[in-house]
Amino acid sequence: MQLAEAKAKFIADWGRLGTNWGINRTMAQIHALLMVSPDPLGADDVMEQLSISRGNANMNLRELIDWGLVQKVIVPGERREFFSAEKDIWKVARQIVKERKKRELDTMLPVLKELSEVEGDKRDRSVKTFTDTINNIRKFSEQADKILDTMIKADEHWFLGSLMKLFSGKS
Amino acid sequence: MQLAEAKAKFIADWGRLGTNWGINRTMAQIHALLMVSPDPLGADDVMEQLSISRGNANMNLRELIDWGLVQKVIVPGERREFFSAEKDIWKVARQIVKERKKRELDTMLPVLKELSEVEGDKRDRSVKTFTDTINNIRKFSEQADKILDTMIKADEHWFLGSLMKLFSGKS
DNA sequence: AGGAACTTTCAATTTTATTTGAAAGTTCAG
DNA sequence: CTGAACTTTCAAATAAAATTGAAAGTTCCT
Repeated sequence: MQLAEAKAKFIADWGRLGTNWGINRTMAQIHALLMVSPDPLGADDVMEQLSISRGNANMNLRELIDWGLVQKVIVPGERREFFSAEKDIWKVARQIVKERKKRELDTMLPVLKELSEVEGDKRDRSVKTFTDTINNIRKFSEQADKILDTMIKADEHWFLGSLMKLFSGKS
Repeated sequence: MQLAEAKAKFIADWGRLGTNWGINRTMAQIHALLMVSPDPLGADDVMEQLSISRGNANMNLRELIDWGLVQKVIVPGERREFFSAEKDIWKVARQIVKERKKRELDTMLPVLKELSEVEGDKRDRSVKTFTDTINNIRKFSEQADKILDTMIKADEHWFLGSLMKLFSGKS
């Protein structure tokens, strides 16, 4: 396969993957494009290569910056802004985990606590089923919270290495 | 908070969460409703409680069954079908991981392999950046593949317990 | 200040995803 | 076999999300 074709396929697949994970297709595609670009690209490059409008490119680039996945790069002597993406997928994964945890898990935990304090007789089956389920989710979430915090701080070699070792040993 | 209100809030929040993860809102809401129901519900119950049409209820229930998150329950003496959801969130998480891995990671790996074999001179910066990025993603995905397989087979106590121990010790 | 180069915004439009509901299909008791 | 009870399908309608493009905003050079 030629490079151009391979790039196009990667961008399309990464975009499709994104939509399965609640990320808009264009945002994922811009991310893919920047990940495989040897040099930072300008908004015009992104617009042209993905056939999207200026407004769209601008909004999604801003969103990617907001997620910490893309950075503005200043090229001396150039008026316009350039953009480049982190290429180390471990750092990308960690950054995504960090942001999603902040946006989702951290906001969910207080809600679960509130829901677990529902009024009513615990001998009532409806109440019991509800609180049991919520508490189960809550406990699970609290454990996930700690594990993800560790992962966010961890170094790739240590983290994945430890996991692999752990899982091959079944200790 | 009263039970009815708490249930409504949980269903709404679980639905919102779902949309952030590429799962349609109604499907997540039906799942939430069944998780907090002490007894299996019929399609009519689901329709009424969530104010959705029969077709919608039917389709999303089927999808949930397809994901292995909901099961049909036969109630003796009743003509219609009832549905109940797994309430143990660890089992739910494992099932979701299993399905998403099958649908996404397992189909992505061969594509990454193909992309990593792109033609061209490796001294060409464009080619090098592309293959380096793809290989990095590929290596990461292969490790994730193994770790997720372990998780899918694992018992909650062993799995989360090991992780917690590992992360507190930093060994 | 004036204006070229570039970026941002957002109302209108387009695209995509979801939902409806009526018709067709199935099952089963009588 | 018949028809009531229930389930499934799917084309059309609706709702939600993404995209456009032109106008407004900003920056910076002269």
